[in-house]
Formats: sequence, structure tokens, C-alpha cells
Amino acid sequence: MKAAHKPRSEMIAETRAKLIAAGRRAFATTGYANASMDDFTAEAGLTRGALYHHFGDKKGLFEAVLAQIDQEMCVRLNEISARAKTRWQGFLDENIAYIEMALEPEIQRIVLRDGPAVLGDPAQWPNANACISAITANLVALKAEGLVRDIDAEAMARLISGASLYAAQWIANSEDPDATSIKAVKAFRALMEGLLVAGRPAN
Amino acid sequence: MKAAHKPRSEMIAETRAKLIAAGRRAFATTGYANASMDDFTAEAGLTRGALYHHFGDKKGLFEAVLAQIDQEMCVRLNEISARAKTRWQGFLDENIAYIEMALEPEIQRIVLRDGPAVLGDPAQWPNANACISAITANLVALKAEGLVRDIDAEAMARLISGASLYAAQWIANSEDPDATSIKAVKAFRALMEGLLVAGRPAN
DNA sequence: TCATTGACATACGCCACGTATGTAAGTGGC
DNA sequence: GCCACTTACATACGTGGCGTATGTCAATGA
Repeated sequence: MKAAHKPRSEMIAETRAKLIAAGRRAFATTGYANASMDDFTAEAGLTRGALYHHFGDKKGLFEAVLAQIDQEMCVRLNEISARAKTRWQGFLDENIAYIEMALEPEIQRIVLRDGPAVLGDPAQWPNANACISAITANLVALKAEGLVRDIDAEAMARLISGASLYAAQWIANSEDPDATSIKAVKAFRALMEGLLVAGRPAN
Repeated sequence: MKAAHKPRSEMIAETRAKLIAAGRRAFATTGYANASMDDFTAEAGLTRGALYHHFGDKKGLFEAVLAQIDQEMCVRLNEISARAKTRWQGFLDENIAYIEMALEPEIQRIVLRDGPAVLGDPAQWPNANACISAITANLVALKAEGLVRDIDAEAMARLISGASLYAAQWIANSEDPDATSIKAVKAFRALMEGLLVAGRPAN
């Protein structure tokens, strides 16, 4: 008896998942440009034929990989902000978590380095906007509560996420990431406290 | 009579300059990955042979192009901060100028998009550090004057330049760059004012 | 059961990079 | 002023990677 045949749709999903996983590993380790489609599809027990069938081209697979990572990031961020006691704390936690995620080599390479070069400005990616939107929504709520000053929320959200990402890059490439991380987070908190309405205690 | 022979060293400098200029144009318009060395060297009246001789490889030429652009940016920034009446104003002007420079397509593409993918983290580039250093030095001085709060200057400089860059990306890709630019600069000013010692007027 | 669809593999051509080699012009010693 | 030598390039070649066109076989549905 041959191995039980799963329904076709399952086989397809499995193939897609294998390709995405293989591509993800290759992109993360050798980078987009140096990742050979022949190599990493073979690693997944397939050929480029499968890749072109499902994703159109190399860039298409990269988009799928990025979408997967983005999704994971968003889930993690939402969990963190949901756990916080106050909205302000959730806001801080979420952003600091963002910084810390950006320390992971896979995210560094795929999302922060190759992503923009291959797919263009991250702000245009469907999900990056989702993350920005979350920060924006938080700021709007915080403004409504009278906690933060009256500033255009989206603009500020962009500035904040930029600062976070850059902080992450700095940390990841520093000689002593732990020490740098402490300094960065501290500076980030200070920057955020500047947003509070004067005299209002940060809680 | 043949064309007057310039000394060899001049010819070499000229060749290098021509290659850098041609590469710069190609990288800016089609991007690093899509720029064909055969094409743009021919455009400069040369071949890949010259390129390999002077720059080692494609990446080597890219580094040279980036160094040239970086240099130009630094000169412009220094001029701007030098023109300001107060140190705080110079600090603001310089950063806002940074945002505005990041709107230029050439800088977007070469410095902000392809640069990190080809050469790695910008914070490690020799010159990016020079720009960061300038911001850091400004912050140190502002702290000494008692104008801004006591925050690790380098960390804050990193956060600020990250915010600037991201703001620029946002502006460049928005539907109405002018309107977005106004919002971004306003938010940036607000973010910076949060750094001031409480009660201190920004001048 | 048979026609059809679709998921993949195979085969091919092209382009681009890098290297090895060639050549001609410039440079320094005598 | 000639000659050995260096050096700034051009030319020629091999290789590898991408994309496309084509083939094949299994799964589905009437």
C-alpha cells in the first residue's frame, strides 16, 4: 500500500508551505540576491517549476515569505500590547517589543534590509501599514484621554516606528548589544515621554 | 597633431569620475540589481575592464558612488546648520534638511533602499557615522547649555535620524508630498520639543 | 471511464557577472 | 633616446542563475 493520498488541496498547501519555508531560510541566511532558486527548492525536495507555478517568480516567493513574517510580528505585537495594564504602558511595551524584534537576524535581513530593496518602500507594504495603523490608533486614543499632546497621530506614528527601527539596527550591529539595548530603550522612553501633556505623570 | 596628452594621473582620475558618474546614474534610475555593467560602462565610453581595474567589482563601484553622495549630503547639512542663529535652530534645521534630502529620488534609491541591501547596515558605513556624530555633538552641546534634558546623546541621535529617514520615506511615497511634508515636519518639531527641559522656551 | 484540468518537472536560451588574457601607451633608468 | 617594465584598459571566455516553453502524470468530475 502506498502512502495514503491526502486530498489534493492539502498537498498543494503543503508544497506552498515547504517552498515558503525553504525560501525563508535561504533569504535569511544568504540574502535575497545570493539565494539560488535551484538550490533551495531542491532542498525542499522540489524544483523551480513548483516555485514558478505557485509564486510566479522569485520576487513572488519573497513577498509570500515577507507576508508570513509580517503576520507573525503583528500577532506578537498585539499580544504584548493587550497584556499591558494601561494604554500608555501598552503603547510603550509594543514599541519596545518592536525594537527587540528588529534584533532578530531573520527580521533584520529579510524585512529591514532586502525587503525595501526588492519590494520598495516598506510603508507601502500592506502589513507595514497595519502595524503603523495600530500605533496610530493607540496615539489617537491616548490623545482622546488627554494623555498626550495634540499632534497628528499618523505622522507621529511614522516617526516613532522609524526611530524604533533605527534603534534596532544600531543595537544589532553594536559590539555590546545588551548594553546598547538598555541605552536605546531608555532614550526611546525619554523621547516618548516628551509626547505627554506637560505635568502629566506617565503611568 | 593629436589631442594634447594630459598627464596619466589626470586621465585616470577622469576615467574614475566617468565610471562613478555613469554608475551613479544607472544605480539611481534602474537600481543596483538591474544596472548592467556592460551598459553603463559603454555609456561612459568604456568597458567593464576599466571598472574591474579601478573598483574590483560592481559592489566596489557602488561603494564609491555612495561615498560621493554621502560627501555631498554632509557638505549640504553642515552649510545649513552653520547658517542658523541659535544652536537649537541649527539642530532643527539640519534634521529637517535631512528629511528633505531623503525626498530626492537618487538618495531614496541609492542610499536608503539599495545601500543597506548591498553594503549592510548604514550605521556601519564610514560616513553615516559622520552624520550621526554631527547630530550627537549638537545634542551634547545643547545638553551642556541646559536646553535639552539629560539623555544619552548618541542613542537619541540614532532615534532622531531614524525618525527623519522614515518621515522622508513616508513623504516621498505619499500621494500629496507637499501636504505630507508639512505634517511630518510639524510632528518632528513636536517630537524634538519634547526633548527640551520642561518650561524652557524653544528658541 | 474518459476528458480535462492543474501541479509539478525538464529543457532551453539569454543575460550578466567575474576572470584570464591580450595590447598599447606611458614611465623611469642608462 | 632607447629599452625594459609597469599599468590602464579592452577582449574573450566560462559559469551560473533566471525565466519560459514544453512535457508528463495524477487527480477530479461527469
